[in-house]
Amino acid sequence: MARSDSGESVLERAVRIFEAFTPETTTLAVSEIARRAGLPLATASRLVAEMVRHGLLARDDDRRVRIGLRLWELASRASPTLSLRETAMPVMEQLQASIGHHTQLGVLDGDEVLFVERLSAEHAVINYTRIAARLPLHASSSGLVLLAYGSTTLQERVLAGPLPRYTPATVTGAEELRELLARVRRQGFVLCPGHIHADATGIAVPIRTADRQVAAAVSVIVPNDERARARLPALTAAARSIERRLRDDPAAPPSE
Amino acid sequence: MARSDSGESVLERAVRIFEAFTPETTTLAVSEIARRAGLPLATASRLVAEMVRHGLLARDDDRRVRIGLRLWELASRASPTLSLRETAMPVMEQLQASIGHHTQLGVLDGDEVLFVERLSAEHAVINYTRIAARLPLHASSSGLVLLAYGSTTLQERVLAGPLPRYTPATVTGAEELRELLARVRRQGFVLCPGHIHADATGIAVPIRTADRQVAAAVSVIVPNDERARARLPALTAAARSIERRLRDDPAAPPSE
DNA sequence: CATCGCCCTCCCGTTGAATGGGATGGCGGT
DNA sequence: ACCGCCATCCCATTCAACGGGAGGGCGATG
Repeated sequence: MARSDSGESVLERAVRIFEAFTPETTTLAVSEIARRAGLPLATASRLVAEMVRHGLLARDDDRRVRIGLRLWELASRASPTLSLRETAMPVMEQLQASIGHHTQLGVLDGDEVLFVERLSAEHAVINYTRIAARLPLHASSSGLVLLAYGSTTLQERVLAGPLPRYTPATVTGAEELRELLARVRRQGFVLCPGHIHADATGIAVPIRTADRQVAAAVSVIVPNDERARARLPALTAAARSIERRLRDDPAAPPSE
Repeated sequence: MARSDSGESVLERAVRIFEAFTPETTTLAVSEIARRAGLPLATASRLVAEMVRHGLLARDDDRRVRIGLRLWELASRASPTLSLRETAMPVMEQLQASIGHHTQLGVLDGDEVLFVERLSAEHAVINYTRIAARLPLHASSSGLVLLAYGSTTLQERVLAGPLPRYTPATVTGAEELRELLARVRRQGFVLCPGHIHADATGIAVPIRTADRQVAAAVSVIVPNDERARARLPALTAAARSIERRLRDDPAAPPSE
């Protein structure tokens, strides 16, 4: 009567349980969790109980389950990337206020950009979700910056892999992408007119740590018709300002 | 040759691995992790490898390990408390700017206050760490507010348990605490002169969701000599402003 | 007030995923 | 070439985890 299907670690299942939660459904019943994570009810119940014991999940007054703050606490306390986020925040807000469009702070995670901060304009071209969104490296301005300054193994992996098309303007050719990356390194910034959303242009610049490693990218999204390049000085100034704060702060230097 | 000491789930060990990381040591070698988490090297190595596969940990170019952004992503994407944090942030910053002292946003987690936002004054009475710090409920202003409006089972648990003393002013008597909580409910705020740091006074007010549940507490820390009560109007105004934003936002209503 | 439907937890015999001591293979310093 | 340290791999052993089903609670419906 034991494990019928095999090869599933507790950890794997725990992660699947976390993934069952979404911004729309922040609390779930155990049976819901079991359904979404594809687990037998008994297993889900036991695993949830244990996760609650460790603070990874929390229970409501009724028996519904939500994600525990412990998870966030563990992540925030000890991630250099997130202390970078804290350091950059005030500058990001200033930038957003002066530019009046979507302003984002993206870092490399896996083979994608993860946006750790995302300030939205009230009436903007595109409606973005708040934070913790991901985009592919080859089709977003931040992604291209992070890729251009990333390790060669990363570049080769991305160039070799499939390069999905989102709009007619998306760069999907390996050779074309290679040249674009070279240009990014030469210029120190990137302009992406309509690469991922047909009617929006992304502009991104790198943020470097004291040892010249690129740790993150700042980007803004403007409508295609605006003179995108005119935004560049403000963007570069913001990047410099964040870099200055990074050097002053006793924050660790994150590379990846 | 198997399990010599028993009764340790993978989850438990995974959490201990996370806890091995601190703000000071954001990256660790596997052997370090093994030492800190009290695990055999082989076990640590295998577990770390699996956690990396799931994005819970990340590896540097050298082989050192850091906490994966996936953890933060999972937590941020689906926690109502953290979207409350996002909503409250601008107001918190305004409050900090106008008051010029430590300004904090605390929520109930377990039987403690967890500060999800903490804006520090440059030259302040006490030097706080950035975020994700915890304080006991009975000895902090935010804690007292959260406790006063918390469930009776929570209150009984805290009143029954030990009430550690931090300063001569700390409330350590169960009866005394019970009366203080009643006063907090009557007044709608709390003043804590020197309860946890001898030379600082905390002031806290509750933040309520649309259904009148207390979801969080806003607090400021001022030196004892200042007229602490004079800060109250600004604090209340900030709380009201956050409540207004909560009602407007399509954010879930967190209670615990 | 029974009955039904749904949800959750506990029970318990079974078993394979996890374990950990030690061998193996790197890497850097001397 | 040798040593010290680190990390991964190997593999026989075994206990933590498994999951079907029983049992109990809760609310809605007839």
